[in-house]
Amino acid sequence: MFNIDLNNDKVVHKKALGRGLDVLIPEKEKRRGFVNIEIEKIIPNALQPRKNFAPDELSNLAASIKEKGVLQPIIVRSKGSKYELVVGERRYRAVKSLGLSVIPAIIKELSDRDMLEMALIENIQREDLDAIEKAEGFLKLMNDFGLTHDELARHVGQSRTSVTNTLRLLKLPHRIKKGISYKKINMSQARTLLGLKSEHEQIQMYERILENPLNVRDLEEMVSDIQITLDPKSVTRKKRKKDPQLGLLEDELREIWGTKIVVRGNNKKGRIEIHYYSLDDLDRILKQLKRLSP
Amino acid sequence: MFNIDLNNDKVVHKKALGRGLDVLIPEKEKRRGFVNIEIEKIIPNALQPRKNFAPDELSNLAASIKEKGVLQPIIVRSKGSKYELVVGERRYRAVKSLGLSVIPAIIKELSDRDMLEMALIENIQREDLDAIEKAEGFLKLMNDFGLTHDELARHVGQSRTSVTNTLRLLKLPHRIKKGISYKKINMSQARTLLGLKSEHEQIQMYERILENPLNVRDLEEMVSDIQITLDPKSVTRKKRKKDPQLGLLEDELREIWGTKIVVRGNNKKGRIEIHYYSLDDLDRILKQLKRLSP
DNA sequence: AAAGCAATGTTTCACGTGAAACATTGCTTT
DNA sequence: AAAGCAATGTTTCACGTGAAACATTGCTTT
Repeated sequence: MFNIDLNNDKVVHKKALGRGLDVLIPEKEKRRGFVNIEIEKIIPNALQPRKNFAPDELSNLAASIKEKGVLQPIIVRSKGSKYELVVGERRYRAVKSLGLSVIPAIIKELSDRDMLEMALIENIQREDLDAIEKAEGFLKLMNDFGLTHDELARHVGQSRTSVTNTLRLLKLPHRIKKGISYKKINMSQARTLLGLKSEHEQIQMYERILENPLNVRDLEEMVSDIQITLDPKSVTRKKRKKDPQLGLLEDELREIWGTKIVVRGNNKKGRIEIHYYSLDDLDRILKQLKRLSP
Repeated sequence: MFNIDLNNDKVVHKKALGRGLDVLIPEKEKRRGFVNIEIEKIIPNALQPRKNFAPDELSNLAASIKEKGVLQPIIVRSKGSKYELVVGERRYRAVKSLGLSVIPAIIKELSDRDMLEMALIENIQREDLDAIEKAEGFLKLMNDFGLTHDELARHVGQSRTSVTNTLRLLKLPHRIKKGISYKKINMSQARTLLGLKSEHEQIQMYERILENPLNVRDLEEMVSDIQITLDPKSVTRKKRKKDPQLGLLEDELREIWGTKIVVRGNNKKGRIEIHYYSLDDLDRILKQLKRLSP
């Protein structure tokens, strides 16, 4: 694993998607620990495919460098008496075009393997992959480099759970995976379908969604209801974090009012939700609420 | 205005961001109304900056074309006895590299002005612009080409309101606009700050957010509360769509319960929300709900 | 054999985005 | 002068995403 510590910060990550790996260098590194290297000693990266940039982008960058200098060192690895460019092709090219003779650089010792891994990650982060393609990329990365979900997550700048959840999509029946690629359903809907135990049920519900669309929240509720019906004792799944007393109180209230009641929020503020499932329901509940004198 | 009808479909739009304008051609156009043009008659686009693509992307495309043919015609405009390439540089290059002699194309009569506009729009859709840069792009587009918000919206594949709201951000004090660019606040928070009438108040609230962050929903509520305090009659803003009867009922219930009560949902399902603002509040309300025998 | 724990699996929900709902402005037509 | 309407302005909220919360599995250590 290469030891360019991938920054988890969300903002930086977002940029990373658009701009390549050069933003993945921690703030501190940018300030110190770099040396000035002669431009001629730098050779292009043999493993990574040569990238092409829009000309105006390069000239903007060159203008900025002329004015303020190179704000962020590039990354190189040593190769004999020379250095191989690892990250920062844009800056390198811009500096070269300005005819400068040196460029600030950080020297990292990276193996070919590390470089390959970086290239793959960069590829996955190309914006236009759908969730399935992304999952396949993740899988390859795990297999080729023996990464755990957690390591992978850090490398691609996402949470561990998101990575795991993305990978889970691959367990869906082919039909549904194609549905994701063709934008018939979104990945959250698809993930929710995994909650149904048989492929048959999954596909059945999938068809149903195609017929009349269901937003993610409603689908989640629907799937959860099906599971509870099939296996009533599964309700035991602990009520989220929440004060257990509150859970009991909710149950009690449900009995009294004959409808789902949830308390949402924290100690400082929040809301009590009384759910209704028909106009009559709503009427009944509202009337009852009015009857109350405080 | 160029008459390539920009497709409003969300899916297509998303792709558009990553892949350029070629996906903006309506489905129908892809099926008919095109001719086969000799490759040699096509000249590159003089106005648009020459784009560069990753080599492997091009060879993938070439492989696909070899197998299935060119699935989507490119777009050209006539220029003397030749044709100038407008949209589809990737396909054009891939076909050329395969040594084919013709390519399916749609011939559009586009003015230099139209082409310029397209280039600008394409530029704005580069993913990594922040909301302020995007707004500035929109403004330029409006000024240079005399577009209304509505026309602009259709050209860039967003809703009219979103375009208007993006442009509104430019009315914020400089301080806050920089805050957007530096990711100190997000654009929804910033937009909400516009609800405060003076720049002074806006900046004050902005500082406050920097100190202790506030999510968009809470900020909206806070700003709305401030406005109502300053100008109590402003509450008159009509209650959203909702059955006016229901509005009255909500007010009545608020009186009785001494806290905000909203009904959310439609005739078929939804929920009644009873809001609380302290633990005591919550206790009081829950006790009261329990006292109720149905 | 049970405690500990790292890895992975699964469900629920806070969040910002983008658009719908609602509102105002200021011409143009009658 | 008022009705009509296109353009623009403003607030509210449904939605999917991504991650937190919760759960299980299956080794390793004692």
